[in-house]
Amino acid sequence: MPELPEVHGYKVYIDSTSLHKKITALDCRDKRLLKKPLVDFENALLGESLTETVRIGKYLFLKTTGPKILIMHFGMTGRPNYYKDPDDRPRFGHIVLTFENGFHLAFENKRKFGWWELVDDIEDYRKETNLSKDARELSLEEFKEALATRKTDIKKVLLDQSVSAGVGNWMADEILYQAQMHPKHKVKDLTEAQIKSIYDAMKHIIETAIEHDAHYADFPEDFLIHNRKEGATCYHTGVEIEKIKVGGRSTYFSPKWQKL
DNA sequence: CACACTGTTCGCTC
DNA sequence: CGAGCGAACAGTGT
Repeated sequence: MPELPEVHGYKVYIDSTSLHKKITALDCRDKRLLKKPLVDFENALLGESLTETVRIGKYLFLKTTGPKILIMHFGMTGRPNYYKDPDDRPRFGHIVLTFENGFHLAFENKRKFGWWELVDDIEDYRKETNLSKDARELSLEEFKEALATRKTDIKKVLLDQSVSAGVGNWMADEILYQAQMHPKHKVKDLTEAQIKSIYDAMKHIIETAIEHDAHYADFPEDFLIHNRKEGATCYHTGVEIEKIKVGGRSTYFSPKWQKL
């Protein structure tokens, strides 16, 4: 379930395996994952190399030696997989790049919610799609500004990629747990201090998660993620974690710790 | 078997 | 134009 810290790891992985190698083949098993015709991807990638990657939230932009920039979005179940033997193509490796050294980069996507796109310019794309700056780089001022026009539940707003790119379902729950904020607290009712505590929690969680390579089991013991399941109890209060729906998503929180 | 899960996107209302 | 809402999307896992 790739959110910001996981996609950060994918970036590091691709940087260390797949840059500066000429692309000799592109195989796509399911064209629904492509936002443009296959031939456009062939024209943009074959004979070129990947040169540099830029991550904004859950979006990974791959610059090439050509004029086009490849975007990978991993959806809910995606990950990259670099391998040598063609027989090792992963079961859900629906798109595969082959490099001149004979290695392959598979775009694994079990549930096919991920996709590839081609664009000319990252900033243009970011503005066209209302994608916020990456949560890791967002300032408190920018975060406040993004919340200023919003009225609905804080959890819903945190999931909006135009607010703070990269926050997903587990991170939103973790942020609100650490900021001791009820997921249904209305954004219009938040005080400055509450906004700051949400912002601080977000930053702390992102950096902690990246430090631990998004390996949840290694996170500090006071993180909700260890108890983000039915029947578990809150680390701080010992009270049972509750599961509710907010904005159609499953939401776990501690009713005693996160008051409305 | 019916449903949960994950993130984005669409279509609609206001 | 933009906020808000709910459904839709795919398909494996339970």
